[in-house]
Amino acid sequence: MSDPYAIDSQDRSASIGASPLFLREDEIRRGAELLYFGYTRLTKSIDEGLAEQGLGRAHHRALYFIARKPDLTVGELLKFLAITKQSLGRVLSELSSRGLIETRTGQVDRRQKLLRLTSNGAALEGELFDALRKGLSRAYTKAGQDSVSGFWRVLEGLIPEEDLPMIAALRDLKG
Amino acid sequence: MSDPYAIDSQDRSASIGASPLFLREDEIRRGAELLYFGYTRLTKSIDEGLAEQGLGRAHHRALYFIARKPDLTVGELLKFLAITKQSLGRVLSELSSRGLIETRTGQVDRRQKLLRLTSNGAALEGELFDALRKGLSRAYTKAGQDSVSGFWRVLEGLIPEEDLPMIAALRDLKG
DNA sequence: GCATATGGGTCAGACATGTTGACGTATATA
DNA sequence: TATATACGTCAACATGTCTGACCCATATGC
Repeated sequence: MSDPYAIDSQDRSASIGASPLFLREDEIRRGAELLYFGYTRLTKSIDEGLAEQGLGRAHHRALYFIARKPDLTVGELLKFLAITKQSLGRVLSELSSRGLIETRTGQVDRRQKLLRLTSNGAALEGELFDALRKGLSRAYTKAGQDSVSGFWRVLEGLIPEEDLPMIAALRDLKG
Repeated sequence: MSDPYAIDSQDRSASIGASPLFLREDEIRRGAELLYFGYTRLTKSIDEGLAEQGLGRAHHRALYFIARKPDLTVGELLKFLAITKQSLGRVLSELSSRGLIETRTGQVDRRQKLLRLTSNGAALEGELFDALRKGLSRAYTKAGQDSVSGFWRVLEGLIPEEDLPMIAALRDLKG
């Protein structure tokens, strides 16, 4: 019934024809707020699963990308996370000492370290991924496939052009 | 040209008919990644503006909601931010000592403190808001109005039902 | 009017995550 | 051989969050 966020097409049309680079403040604030609340609510369930293990969000991000792209190098992971290697170092050594990840020396470039999840690491990542699946599946299902496409398209537009190839690389050679 | 994230309708159709509560892993990971990168990239420009003032993201969130709903009480703000009052207390006292916000005693309930931006505070919030406007306007314009509606709809679905009224309250009585 | 609940503030101590800066070591590459 | 790169590490620090324990002022129910 009265969905507080139902899209009011009359409202929308007010901005059509206006300068597309200076949209109505309401549309901007609505997007900013939904993004903030949507993101925080989605990560909340993951945080709870992590807290059980005494791990934090930083650990999850590392686990996620290593799961996503096995044999990722430390340098590649640094680009995804956009943090300093000192920060990442702490996270990786914690994950390693807990037996969640393992490293091998690169074949082509022996300076590189290739990161992989252990079976325990994969199990934990899988559990945490279930929280993402639950949240996003619910949202996708409620919104419908057309909305999902729009969701992706807008989010892509938020990412600077120069970063898109990096993200696209996650989808190629996937394991 | 070859947009790495172009929506492949063939790919999409693969999930139609499958259990909607157990969507293909790829769709979930794509959403999670775009949400992560989109959110971090959007906030990056704001963080830079804040760093110039020696403020952090926590300060911006407070400024944002006070701008959005003048005469917000401390308790309401706590609900939006979902942090402890000790954490919020530090943020608010910093903003207050810099002359960015001011408080008044509630009329109906004298225990409450009503929060407002000063003119300096409003100026700063406006500057920071410009970064949001730039990022979101660009994304909205590139994606088109239909995509924006889908973007909103999916994000709404990520938010638990019980939190939606709180968010809707931001849009009523706005100022 | 009194007991209790609520809105708000505060002190102390802790933890997670990030930062800069400076080095060190092993391996690639021109 | 000289230089650049990939990775690691020590130290010091900033920020934002938390828990726990209190306190005061004001509303509210009986």
